[in-house]
Amino acid sequence: MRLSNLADYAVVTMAAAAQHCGGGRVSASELAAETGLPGPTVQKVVSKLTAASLLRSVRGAGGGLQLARPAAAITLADIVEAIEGPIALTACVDSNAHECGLEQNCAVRPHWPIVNQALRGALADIPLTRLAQTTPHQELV
Amino acid sequence: MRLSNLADYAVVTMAAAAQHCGGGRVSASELAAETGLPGPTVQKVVSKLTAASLLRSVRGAGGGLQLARPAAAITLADIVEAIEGPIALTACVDSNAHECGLEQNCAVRPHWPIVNQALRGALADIPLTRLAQTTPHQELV
DNA sequence: TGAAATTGGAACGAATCAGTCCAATTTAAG
DNA sequence: CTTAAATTGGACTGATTCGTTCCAATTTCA
Repeated sequence: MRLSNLADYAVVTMAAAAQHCGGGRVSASELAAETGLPGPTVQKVVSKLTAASLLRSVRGAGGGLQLARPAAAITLADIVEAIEGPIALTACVDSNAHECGLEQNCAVRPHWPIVNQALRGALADIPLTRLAQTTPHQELV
Repeated sequence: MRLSNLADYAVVTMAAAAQHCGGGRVSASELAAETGLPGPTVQKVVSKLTAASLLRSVRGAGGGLQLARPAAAITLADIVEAIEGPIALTACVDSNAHECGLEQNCAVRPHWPIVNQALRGALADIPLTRLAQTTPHQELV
């Protein structure tokens, strides 16, 4: 019921990368310095984000990372699924993972897709643009 | 992002216990036989459910378990929180768990309570009565 | 052509979770 | 009143997954 730390870090990293959208490429170590996360951890996060086609990487000297899509077209659900795979609260919801053994007798099973969709909808409603902008709450502190 | 197996088993166990609401007490081994779950696992689940005041236990010969409240007053959120503790997707949402270290710089943090409430609301909308009734989907199969 | 900078993947350690077992308590019967 | 059986409650062990770190392959600029 808790998000993995990697997924949490991925959201923070993507929010930091979105602020460099117009400025071209950003290195992973620079993102680590801005977010305050450990360097190697950011490396692992950007690897998965690149594999999920959320970031575009350019190797070599002067290379770096940049968003593969506009920030408005990336949602929280995309980032979470990039790290943790498909959103599925239980095993029986996860498409073809029949490892429960008592699915036909399970009275609860028909209700899980409803809860699952409610969760995914809540995540898909928040685009990256809302996370990238610095909230007014911080300037007051 | 996935529910723990114990929480999943707890929901199934509570649904089975709700069907014995009028019939008095039910033993844990009997619930295991009805649900098809391993006996020791059900024992561990009912222990936590009893500690959370969702089940009432009567020890001794002829004893057993029964719902502490009416089935309509128990929701999915109650059962999940009984096993996994408070529902919190990230550490910074969990009341007083300041282990992140970059909370004041985190632009994402103000948005997590919104997602968290959406998830909890989806779980709290499903009472145990809807899970206990045998769904028509099963008779058709 | 050489060297520096960066990403990508692989390996190690730790923590939480799932599962199992045994002991303490209590009621019913003899 | 004593004995015995049945049940819950808590503690232990093993395993899977997650988090972290390090090293090698690739590419561009000077």
